[in-house]
Amino acid sequence: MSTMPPMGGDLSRLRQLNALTVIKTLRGAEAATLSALAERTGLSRPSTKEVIDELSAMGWVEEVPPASGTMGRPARRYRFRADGGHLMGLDIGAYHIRAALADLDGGVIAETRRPAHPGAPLEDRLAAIEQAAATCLALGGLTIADLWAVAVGTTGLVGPEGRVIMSASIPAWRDLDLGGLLGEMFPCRVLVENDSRLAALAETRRGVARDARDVVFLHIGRRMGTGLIIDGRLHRGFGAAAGEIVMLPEAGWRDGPVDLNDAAIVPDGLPPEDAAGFTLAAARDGDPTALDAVARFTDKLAVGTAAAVLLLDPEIVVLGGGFSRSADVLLPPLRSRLERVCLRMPKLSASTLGDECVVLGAIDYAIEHLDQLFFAPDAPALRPPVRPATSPPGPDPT
Amino acid sequence: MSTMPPMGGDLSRLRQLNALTVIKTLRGAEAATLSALAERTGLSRPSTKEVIDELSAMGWVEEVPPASGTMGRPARRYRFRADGGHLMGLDIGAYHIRAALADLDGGVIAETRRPAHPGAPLEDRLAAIEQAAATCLALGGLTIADLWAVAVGTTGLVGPEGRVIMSASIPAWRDLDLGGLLGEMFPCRVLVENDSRLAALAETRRGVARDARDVVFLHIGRRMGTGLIIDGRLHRGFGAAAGEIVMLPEAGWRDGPVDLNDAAIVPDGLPPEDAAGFTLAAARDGDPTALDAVARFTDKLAVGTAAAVLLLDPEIVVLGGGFSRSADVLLPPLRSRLERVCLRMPKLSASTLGDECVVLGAIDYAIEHLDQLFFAPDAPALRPPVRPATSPPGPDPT
DNA sequence: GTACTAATGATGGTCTCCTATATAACTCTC
DNA sequence: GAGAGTTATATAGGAGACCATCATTAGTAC
Repeated sequence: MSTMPPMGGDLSRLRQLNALTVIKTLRGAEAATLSALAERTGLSRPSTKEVIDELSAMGWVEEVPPASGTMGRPARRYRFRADGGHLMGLDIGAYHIRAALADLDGGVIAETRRPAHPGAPLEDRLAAIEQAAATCLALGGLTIADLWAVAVGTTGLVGPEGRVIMSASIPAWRDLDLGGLLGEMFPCRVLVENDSRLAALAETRRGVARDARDVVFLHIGRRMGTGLIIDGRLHRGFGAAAGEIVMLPEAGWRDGPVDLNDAAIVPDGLPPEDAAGFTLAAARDGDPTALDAVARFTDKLAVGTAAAVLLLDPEIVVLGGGFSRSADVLLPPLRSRLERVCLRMPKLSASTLGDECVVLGAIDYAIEHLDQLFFAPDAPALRPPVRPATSPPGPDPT
Repeated sequence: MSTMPPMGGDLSRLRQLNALTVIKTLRGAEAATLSALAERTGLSRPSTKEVIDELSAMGWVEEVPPASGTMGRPARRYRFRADGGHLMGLDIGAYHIRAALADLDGGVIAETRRPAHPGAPLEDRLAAIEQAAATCLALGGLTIADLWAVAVGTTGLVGPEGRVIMSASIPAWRDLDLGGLLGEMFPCRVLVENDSRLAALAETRRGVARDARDVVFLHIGRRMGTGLIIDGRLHRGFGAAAGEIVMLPEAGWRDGPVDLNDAAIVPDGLPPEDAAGFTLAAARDGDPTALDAVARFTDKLAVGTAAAVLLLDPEIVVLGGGFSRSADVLLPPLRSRLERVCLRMPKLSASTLGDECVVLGAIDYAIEHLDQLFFAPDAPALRPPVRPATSPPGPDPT
């Protein structure tokens, strides 16, 4: 038998577990009293207190002024110090680079975007990434040393080690050790992942698929892709190649939205990247040619989606990516086709996060990574680069 | 936020966790000394001893004679008492009913099978199940009261509550509360699951896919189905309808192996259930008509399989079910078609468990269920219907 | 029969959690 | 504005579970 995860252990391990439970409980809640924490964690009051004191000393938790106007003695309230550390999410697409700076709760502090060109040489793209990150940090009043982790979402097939195997839309992205390159740029952990997968994660953590355990995310735009959340976790597959239903010939996703791009209604002079949008807009206005093109497109879309739904039986299918702006045009025909085939029809919704979904997903991914670090039995128990609280939360002697 | 699983807790919880670690370590190993256990679990010797004493008193562990011929004082050796409890696995197919009795390690003690008829009325089928179970128990020298759990695999769509929604091959299986009916038959926990899924589980626990975390199992025979193991766990989906790629029109699995059944080479008088086998045998002998039929069949098989592989990127695809006997004929064409489409080609192997895979999977499923019970934080901590060891393993005062 | 080896068994100490009780702070009512 | 009522805090005592250490024991090797 292979080595198993020793889940029990020392007394200190028990304390670590309880501390993590407290942190998890505190997170998301705005602020909580000791009694509330004790009840929600199942610990006794004195124990909760001790844990909180320890966490305060380490800078993970801080006290906030008690709520006034309540009966009885006012309860001390504690809050997770989301500003104890910072994360950066990056979205590196063919035509754009986005950066977002966030706290440990995933709250966005600053955001930047700058255009990019698919064919630009590698150095230019890397320089643009560095600039976007620098701008974002400056906006947030932080330096690169404040970052605990950076997560990157990019188009293409990303290997297990942060290596970009290939990307259809960025020629320079071919057998490239992107993780390594960015690792030289940032003095912290760098995670690289496929953009569709990260978008799926964002949608499950804070979008329409919140709290769903099984989600199929359709990343539909100039490029097509999918991201799968299975049992609440991002599914990567054995070789990190999961979600590539694009390659199934029978689904006909491979050439992207050709039906929309090549519709007869598209004017000759229009730049190719705007063609699909034009067709979708015309379909919304009821143009029959455009509607026909949309029907052909959704037919193909439905084949791959049906395969995913039949295999995984997700709770919800989310339509995201650039075309999700046209969800009103795409969803009805997609729904009717799926209903014809699916054994159990899942919910079907458009993304609510829009263009930001990949950066947000990157941030959520980074948070997940940090969480996992803390939970490791042999972890340096809650002691990442955390500096003591700026204002010591101990009893103020005034 | 919904209620989260409190992972820490009491001191007793820590003990529970450590006891479970010890049990997990002990399981699978033939017998282990205290020192070995202490090292493998990470606990200290005295603690390990205390845990072992507790487990012995509860009947989970027993002492075996020390190994002779070693240096130093002989170490006491302990063993997981697999015979402390018993499980039953059932495989209810259209044409057969199988029952297997197993110990807590999943080792099969006795096995029965009896024929069935697809169109038989419900009562007959239930009576046959009861008889199969009784025979099996008698063979093992046990009574129905010795069973801790019964797991059932059957064809058709099985709902989350053990309800059979419908089954294409057993007419009586329609909107039937099978879990409830069998719950009256057996005085213990009864689990109902789709047979393909259980076969997939068996294959990952003890078959060719042992230790793989992501597995696609193809259940190929008179009926077609799939079972998915994702991240080491059986994937059921939100509505327990996962794996039903059969329904995808583009894959053409819906009508089963029509290409093999209707091949021109099949003699007229042959009973329909033997037709496919005849074609496969002819193909093995090189008959061109049969080979052509096999090619058409594997073409279809490859479409659905490719969809699953592209979406999930499994480590291995296992070909199981009745036709896995003809894997030598089916695998080569299937492999070549998959290689053409898949981004990363998974391993592709035939099942090694044969006809027993569903009962074995049912047993493994029952074991998994029991394990899960023990791990629950609020569990009655390791106290299922376990009777004290027949021979008290304490120090014998002679 | 003596030396060596490796496991056993017992003792004391530390850590973490729990229950219970006394104390403190604030609101509401008269 | 004083007392009653309410809710939290703080502290003390006790039990459970783990660990390190050391003397003891039961074998093998020479």
